[in-house]
Amino acid sequence: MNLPADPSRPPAETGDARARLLQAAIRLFAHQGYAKTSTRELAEVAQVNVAAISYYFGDKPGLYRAALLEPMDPTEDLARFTDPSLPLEQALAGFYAGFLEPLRQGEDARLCTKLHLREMLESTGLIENGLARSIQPLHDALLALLVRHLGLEGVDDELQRLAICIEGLGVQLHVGLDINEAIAPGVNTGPGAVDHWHGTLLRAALAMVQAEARRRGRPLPDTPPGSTL
Amino acid sequence: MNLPADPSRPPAETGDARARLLQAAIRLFAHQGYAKTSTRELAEVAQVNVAAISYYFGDKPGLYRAALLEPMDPTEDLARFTDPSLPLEQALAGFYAGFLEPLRQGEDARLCTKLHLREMLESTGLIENGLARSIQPLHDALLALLVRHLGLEGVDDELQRLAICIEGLGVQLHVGLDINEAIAPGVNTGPGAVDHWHGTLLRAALAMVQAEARRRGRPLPDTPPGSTL
DNA sequence: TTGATTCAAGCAAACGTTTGATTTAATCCT
DNA sequence: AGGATTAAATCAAACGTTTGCTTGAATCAA
Repeated sequence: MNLPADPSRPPAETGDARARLLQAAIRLFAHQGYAKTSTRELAEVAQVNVAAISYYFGDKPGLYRAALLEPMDPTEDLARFTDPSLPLEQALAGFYAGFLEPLRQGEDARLCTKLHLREMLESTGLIENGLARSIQPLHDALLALLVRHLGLEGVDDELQRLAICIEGLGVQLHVGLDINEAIAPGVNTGPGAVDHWHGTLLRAALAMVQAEARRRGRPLPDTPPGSTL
Repeated sequence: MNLPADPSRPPAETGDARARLLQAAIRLFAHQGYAKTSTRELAEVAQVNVAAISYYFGDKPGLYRAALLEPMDPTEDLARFTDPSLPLEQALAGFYAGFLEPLRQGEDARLCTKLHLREMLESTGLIENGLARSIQPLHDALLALLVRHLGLEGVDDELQRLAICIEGLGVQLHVGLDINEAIAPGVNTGPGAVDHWHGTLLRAALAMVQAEARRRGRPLPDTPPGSTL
């Protein structure tokens, strides 16, 4: 009877079979989805025996869970824009920085994001609604930011929609990575593409917030007329 | 030797086994994806024998292809906003109308959209890049619209990004249907929700376009200062 | 030796697909 | 009209393959 050291803890060091299995899982699950990826294919790509999956992660869903949750730190993204002393422009810039950083880093970080997006679409989640609960704080923080800078007393449906639009711009970058490249070649891959996108998203979000402020008859207190905009 | 009348043509009238199979395919493929949906489950939901799949559609990929392509009319969406005589606001309103109409209609139209979105994300397409080619004309038409109203001479990368942002707002509505409902309850389901969204998207897109016009030092010719905005 | 790890082999279950028989309904021929 | 003919449609059963997972022996390090 062989039991893994401890399947729940991401344990110290085991050869590197476990690590290679995890990376293969991220890569394959992200590229072709959960159901289309067989345990044999995972083992082959990871250069590992099939039994290693059940040995380290219990079963296939266990490996999926690990690939999805292990490289995740939700607090980091929050810290980038929740500081109340930040002006609107800086706060939104920080908000989008969280979306763009995975694009800056290697292929692996991008695949990780893709994996999370995939999970969002499949409500039949192996992972229940845990994903939604990891997004909720981000959404709430954005709402708080908007309430503060728009000088509102609370959250109404129109503010919810504005927040969803702002988030949507960031999401779209990842969701549409492949098709955007097919439809508008070079927009995502060229040099400095990420920086350009950061500027575009920031300007778009600012424009939306300012339009909403005008609509409510509450011009923004900060944002001097001629900023980076 | 029993051969279907003609598997390629969506043939005249056959009981309604074929139709029930198609609807079950849309429903199941949209909800749980291609790989997670078995032929037996499809047959059961459609109240049809398994053999009917190969009989009418050749094989499982054939049924998927049919579910994806049969209820599609790409020209209709284009006609809503390509008329050059439309002012910017009306054109954008027409553009987003194409995204929102499936939400107005029944569950089936929504599932159809979801199926297409799913296919967009999985580049490992049973359908090659046919999807991208059906989106390209929409993107090009939007680019032409923006070039016209911004008074530009051609398309540059920044305009591509603006177009992608505008499209992204519409896409986000469908991609995030479920999670948005979990994160901001009532925003998608309430009475008049679709109309509210139409207004929000339109205002957001207008704000983005106007910000871009200002950035380029080319204030918009139309759009009087105090329109619906 | 002992416990942790890797391995080839094999299990039952589910998969997509095919088969040959059966039913249904329209068409034909006297 | 009415039995014979035919093709379309449906069916239960089975095909061979692939799936996720387990087993018990082999290997390795301490």
